[in-house]
Amino acid sequence: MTSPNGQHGPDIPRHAIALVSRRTGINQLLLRAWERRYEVTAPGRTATGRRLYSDADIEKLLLLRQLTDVGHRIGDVAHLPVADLRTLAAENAGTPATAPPGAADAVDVGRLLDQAIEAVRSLDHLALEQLFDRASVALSRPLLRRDLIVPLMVRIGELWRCGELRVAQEHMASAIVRSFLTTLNSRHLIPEGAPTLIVATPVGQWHELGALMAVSHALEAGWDVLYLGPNLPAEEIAGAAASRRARAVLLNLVYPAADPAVDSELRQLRRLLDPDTLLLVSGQAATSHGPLLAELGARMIRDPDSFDLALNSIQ
Amino acid sequence: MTSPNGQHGPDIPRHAIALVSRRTGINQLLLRAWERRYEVTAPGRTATGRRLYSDADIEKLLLLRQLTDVGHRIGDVAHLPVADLRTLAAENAGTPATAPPGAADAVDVGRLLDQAIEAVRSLDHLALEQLFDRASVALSRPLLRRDLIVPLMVRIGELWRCGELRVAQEHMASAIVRSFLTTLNSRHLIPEGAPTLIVATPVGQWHELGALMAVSHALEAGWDVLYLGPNLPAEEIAGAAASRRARAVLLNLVYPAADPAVDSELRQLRRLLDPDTLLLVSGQAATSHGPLLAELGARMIRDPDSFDLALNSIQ
DNA sequence: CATCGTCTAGACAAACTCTGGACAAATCCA
DNA sequence: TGGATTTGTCCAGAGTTTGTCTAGACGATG
Repeated sequence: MTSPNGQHGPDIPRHAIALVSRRTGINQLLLRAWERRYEVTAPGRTATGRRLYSDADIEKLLLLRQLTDVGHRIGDVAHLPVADLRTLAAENAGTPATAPPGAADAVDVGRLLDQAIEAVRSLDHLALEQLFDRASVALSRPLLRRDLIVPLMVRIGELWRCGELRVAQEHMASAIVRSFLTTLNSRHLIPEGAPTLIVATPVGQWHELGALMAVSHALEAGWDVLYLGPNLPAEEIAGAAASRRARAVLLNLVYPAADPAVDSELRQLRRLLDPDTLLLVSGQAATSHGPLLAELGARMIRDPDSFDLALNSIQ
Repeated sequence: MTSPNGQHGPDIPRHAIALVSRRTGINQLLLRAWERRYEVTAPGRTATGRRLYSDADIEKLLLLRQLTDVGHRIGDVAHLPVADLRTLAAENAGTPATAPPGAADAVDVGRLLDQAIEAVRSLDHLALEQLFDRASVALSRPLLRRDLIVPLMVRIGELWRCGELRVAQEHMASAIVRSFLTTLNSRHLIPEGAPTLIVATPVGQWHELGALMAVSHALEAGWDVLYLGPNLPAEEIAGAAASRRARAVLLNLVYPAADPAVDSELRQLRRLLDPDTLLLVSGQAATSHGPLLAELGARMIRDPDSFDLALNSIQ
């Protein structure tokens, strides 16, 4: 894959700062600040002085971001060699540190996706797990969800519907994705005094991947998230919200249902919740309840951005 | 893994106090107080005087926390060398099986359990997570399951039945236990050429904690485990077993059901499976299917030991 | 040409951490 | 029971760290 003359290799400076910022989730200002203060990167420059980052730079930045997310201070880890960053990050993730596969290859998300599908097809759970491990060092958390996990599950759903995948394969993929998300979520530093969000899935809805991704997102946004799992009656959710004085409740709806039961659960939930507690509804099926949500004053979450917006509006 | 120049290794001071506090569940104030009063740690310092703890420090603190949780007074154990702390913690862990040697020790794990119940009661997910983190330092994996997780879930079940706990609390506990087990399972290295075990739960059975504990156990016994999650039809399980050439299939049954559907699923599974593939059935409800299991030549798994026996018999 | 993205250097405020003393509840001991 | 001890928590004031912001300039883009 990598040509011998070094046309692509991980050390060739070629990425503009905007791209690096997007991919790592690190503010441009902060990228420059880290460079100025700790010399975490030494990007090349264009003839006119603009930064050009290499793939290796991106990997290092992602590692640093992961480490600061779990509580390491940037000043403590900034000067460590990349190998140390990897082991440190691996300790946290709980996965044994794997040999770096070369960031250059991992960046091709489309190809990752194909490989993932292939692993699912052959029920190769090890391959799928390793693939996620690799991806998590090449993509920021939000991108991991948006560009790998969501498309993967959508694709698996399609293949299943057209008979190309069996239920067992879909189940395996779900189990592994769930495990991966859970592991990512498990070591999150929750800031003092963070507001509480409750996440659940209503009665009859068992799919929890969407809810788990919402948990990730909210954790990254600095919330204290109480995850109650799938299939929970409205009164239980409301009770938990009251007891924990939650600022918001997020309900993830998966099934394309115009299931009337969901309507009544939503109504009941809104009625039982403290009026000051915001009700958020996400998931593929959220749109089909649009009018009801408007009536109840519940907020529909269509995508990560609208989620951020909603979270910020009450924080 | 560890470079000879000591770039990592357990004694390098590198963790900030916030991180240590979070990992050990010990308040920052208390960390400093213990250091001041008993010199339990002697963290390195940054150039500006901030504490930097080593991995060894963290382990010691976790042990101390574990011991104080169980009733030891900090002043009594603070000055002990780490080796002694370890044996002390291990003693505590082992006692419930054997006759209580001293009345003092009889409390131990029971007290952890009480704290866990309390955390569940108040929907305090952070406390519960930290409790598991701490427990996992002092207890071996098998003991963790036998003495903490299983009793905890049993107890929660009882409290729920008699109306002292709500569904939301049970859900939270399940979610956290699941997350914890998942994280433990993800750190496993699978030996070359390990035989494959498939673990699942039959149609209609959604509880997966038992299955996940079986996964842990089998991983520790050196198996390559393909976990398919809950609620899977017999033909799917059989298909997966064939495609992966599994040596054995484990089905976990939770519901006390004399559900006839389970019987037929079991029959069908046995019929579809390769005759050389061993069928194992575990879970509380396994016993109620005793005769059928005998008829099918399926092996009933009542406890960890019989599981080991079964695994060894085919490995 | 206007707009946008990026550059440098300095400035700030919020959050974090430090020390050392103090306090109240729980526990122990006579 | 009452006093002493232990132990977790708290405070105030000072210094540090870190993410964000500003201002003015220049190149890229259409």
